[in-house]
Amino acid sequence: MNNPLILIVEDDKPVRNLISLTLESQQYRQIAVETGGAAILASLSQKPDIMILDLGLPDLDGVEIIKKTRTWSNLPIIIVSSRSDDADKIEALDAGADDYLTKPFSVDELLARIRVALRRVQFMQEHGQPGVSVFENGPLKIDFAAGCAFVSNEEIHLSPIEYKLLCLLAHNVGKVLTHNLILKEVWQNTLPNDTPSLRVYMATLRRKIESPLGQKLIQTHVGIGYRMMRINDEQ
Amino acid sequence: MNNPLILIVEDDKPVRNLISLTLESQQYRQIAVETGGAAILASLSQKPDIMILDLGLPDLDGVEIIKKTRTWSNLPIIIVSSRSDDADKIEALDAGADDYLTKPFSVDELLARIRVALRRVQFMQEHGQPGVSVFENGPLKIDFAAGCAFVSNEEIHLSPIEYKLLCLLAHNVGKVLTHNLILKEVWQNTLPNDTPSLRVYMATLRRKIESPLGQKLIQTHVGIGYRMMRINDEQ
DNA sequence: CCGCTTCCTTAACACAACTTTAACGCCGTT
DNA sequence: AACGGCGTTAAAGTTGTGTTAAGGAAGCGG
Repeated sequence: MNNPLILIVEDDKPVRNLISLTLESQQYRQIAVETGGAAILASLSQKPDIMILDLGLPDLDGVEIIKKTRTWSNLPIIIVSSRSDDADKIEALDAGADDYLTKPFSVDELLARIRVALRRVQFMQEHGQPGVSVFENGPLKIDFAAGCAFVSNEEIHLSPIEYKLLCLLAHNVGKVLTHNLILKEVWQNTLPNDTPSLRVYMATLRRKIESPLGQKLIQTHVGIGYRMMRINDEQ
Repeated sequence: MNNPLILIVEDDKPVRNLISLTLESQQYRQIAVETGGAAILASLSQKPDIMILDLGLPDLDGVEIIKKTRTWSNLPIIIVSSRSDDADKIEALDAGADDYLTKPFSVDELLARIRVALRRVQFMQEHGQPGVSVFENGPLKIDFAAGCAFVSNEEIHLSPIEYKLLCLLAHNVGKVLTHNLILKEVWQNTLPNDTPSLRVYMATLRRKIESPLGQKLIQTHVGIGYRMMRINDEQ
């Protein structure tokens, strides 16, 4: 999971800023809202990985937000509240919250508890539904997570550059990519006009992914660049 | 899940009794042990649903128990400790604990947090993903709980680093792991670009787990990293 | 306290893989 | 017919990897 997205629900500005800055220091992406209504909207539309929720909001009761959210998702919810009564904690936790911190809290502890929640999210993602990040186009298959490619379910061996090139084409199926764009993306350096290399890599790539079939996958646009065509394999 | 089993690890008798009575009142089944060693044994043999762990044990450091347990299972661990320092909390949570309560704690809060953990266990059980503690891939077998590995049912001796490396690869069968990732996971330290060591370990690992067979298990991706391939041994 | 073993690191070197460069034939266009 | 862009092949050059062996650190038992 790259750069988790965290939803902060807190109406008290100083606290919100504190949390916000804390998250920022860890490079987490974030959304901050002040009301329960906005929290529900944001959690629906932005699909955050974690919600940090203050119980004392102006419009909605915090526990209601938890319950409502739980009707459609298992989004980890960390409560941050000024109420330290057992009864409040228990109510929130039983409503579906995952953790409960009492103000004033240590930002380092908050971060640690966020990491606990993230660990769980990540575990679920990895072991939940496998293969979200696979690309398929006709007989070609790329498993980005695993970092390898298949043709007709046979694994094919690709060098680093070949693999990067293939990924770039796959990520832009149907689009023509100019020579310059490809060179910039695959060979990080921008300066040397290394078109010759590109040509030989195209040749080897084509040999590896097209030869087992008669089918042509990569189209060349003279003077412009290349393009991977989308193949509809039903029928 | 009927009647969850909870493992209590606590050497202070009054506290242990308090927890024990609390759990009893909820009809939870329980095991109580006083030492870290006993905790590990019990968690292996009895397969509890939750562990409640005191950090200040006589024989083993609590954090070590967490780390050890985490090498083979995702058993929810709730820490109960008299230490209230941020540093202690963070260390335990980052080591793999799921929650942290500071003594003196409210029994009602403990129960609520147990319910949170149980909710998660139940969810996991319902949605597949059992916490398997033995890995098999072709002729290779790893018993994470016992901490040893077998090839064709012959036990093989591995050094600590070799074992960690093997586990890391096994936990990500089919995926390419970059050099950096491996170095970060196996050699905790991040700084020295210790690729040479990694190479010699790969060599010895391969010699130990591949040589008894003609089969190649670990694939190298030049410039990227390594990958353990899944072997389908039916047929 | 010493010697042993085991483990980890480092260095060296041969070898394999990867990348680039060069050369040449093909095809379309002018 | 000549030119330029492209595909293809082969070879040279560069980088990364496998492997071995030696040196040093840490743990163990006597």
